[in-house]
Amino acid sequence: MTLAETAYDALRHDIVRGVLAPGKPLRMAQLSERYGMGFSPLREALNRLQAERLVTSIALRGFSVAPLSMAEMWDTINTRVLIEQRALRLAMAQGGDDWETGIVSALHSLTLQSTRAAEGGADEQKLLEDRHHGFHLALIAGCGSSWLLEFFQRLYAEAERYRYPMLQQRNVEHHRDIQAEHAALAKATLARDADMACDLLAEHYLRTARFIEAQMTAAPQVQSA
Amino acid sequence: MTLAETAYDALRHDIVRGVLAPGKPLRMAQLSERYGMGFSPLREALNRLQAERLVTSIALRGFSVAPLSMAEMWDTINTRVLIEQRALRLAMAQGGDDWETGIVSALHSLTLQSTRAAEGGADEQKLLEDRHHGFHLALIAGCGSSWLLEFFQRLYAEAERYRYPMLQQRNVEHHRDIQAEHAALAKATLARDADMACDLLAEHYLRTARFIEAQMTAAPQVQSA
DNA sequence: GCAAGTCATATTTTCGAAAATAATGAAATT
DNA sequence: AATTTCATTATTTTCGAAAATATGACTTGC
Repeated sequence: MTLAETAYDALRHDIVRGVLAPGKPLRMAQLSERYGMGFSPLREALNRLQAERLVTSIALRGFSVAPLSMAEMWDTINTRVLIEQRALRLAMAQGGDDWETGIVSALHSLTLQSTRAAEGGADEQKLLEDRHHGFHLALIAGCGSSWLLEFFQRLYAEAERYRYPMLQQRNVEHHRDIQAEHAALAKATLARDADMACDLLAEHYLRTARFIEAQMTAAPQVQSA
Repeated sequence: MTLAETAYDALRHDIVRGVLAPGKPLRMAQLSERYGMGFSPLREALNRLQAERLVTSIALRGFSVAPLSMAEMWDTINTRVLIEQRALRLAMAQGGDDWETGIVSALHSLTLQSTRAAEGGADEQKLLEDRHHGFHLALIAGCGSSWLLEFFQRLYAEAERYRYPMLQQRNVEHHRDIQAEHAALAKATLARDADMACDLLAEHYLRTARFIEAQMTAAPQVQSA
């Protein structure tokens, strides 16, 4: 892997997980020390991230982490539902054995990791996040549209930026059985009940969004600068 | 404007308009001479374009123009219809005076340029393309979703790659009154007839796609390199 | 006291060369 | 004859310094 790719992965991770706060200016000298490389690979990574809207830039004034806002969160969620509902319908219409198997196996490893992460540390939590991503990807992997899959990845990353502060608050009462939601979603999808699956998917995301909004309104960690 | 931005605009234009053929390898030394700058700004531009899928790259083997294929064209068109129908409905639900005025004025300048371009040269043709882009953007500008607008821009650029060979063939009989389609679309939109406008929009794009497919099947200019 | 200009410093942007890797082709081996 | 090995060349990738620009403190004039 080239240094530019390493920088891209590291920066993307640190932005999505909130290690680098929204709005924070990204100075070349700092980044160079932090990631142990020269300016060139860093600038390439930053340009890619800018195209993905995880980073903003102003000519001759450098880069900064893209800001967050409640309005943007709702736009992200709404667009996500649009994209994934379509992808889910396509996958249900076209998906074959490999697609079905992928869903079953992704749900299974998500469920396993879900119990493990309840007790475990940050590593187990991070693995749970990967499994969660894998499950939602598996649902639509059979859709056959590279555009829908790309947009899914973009919107998933953006949504994770909002969701991450929530994931760290263990003690908060969720009043949700998220694993049950995943299981029901997988069941409806495998039964090819398109309307049901789409409803469950939308509700799954909207619940999360409403919860985040409530938490943010109470103790705003998301700021536009 | 920085050199990197200049390189981005120039490369993007040359790829979208087919000046740089699909699949063509983009060698740094060539690009450096062609655009009159060093490697650094070029690499930044190429990384941005790679994130937009107009360029592909393999580590240590450089960049090349992203290939085209009929399957990708249909995916682009279908996704475009999904995105723009949603955006159009949102715009019709929320759009205010500025949005309406924007449509009227965009349609007007498109109509003017349409007659002018029929006789004029490449410059007039290029201006017509800009007006066409401006009209379709104006229709959905009031949607209030930055994600939908970004995806619109991405898909518009990709679709133009397929449409451009068609635009250069003057003598081909289209059997279409494209200006009438635009006028009807604007009329339905301004009347806030959402179902009608969405149908007209989809039909507008599908006609073009079918036409391109017919031409390509007859004399394939689109190849996966 | 305050605005406008000026200089020193900090930062981004770009270049040109060096380092690292891939591609090519000739010689050696099976 | 086909395959492998090795050196040569071509190309990408990265670095470190130079150029260009922004930032902030300081002075000057009002």
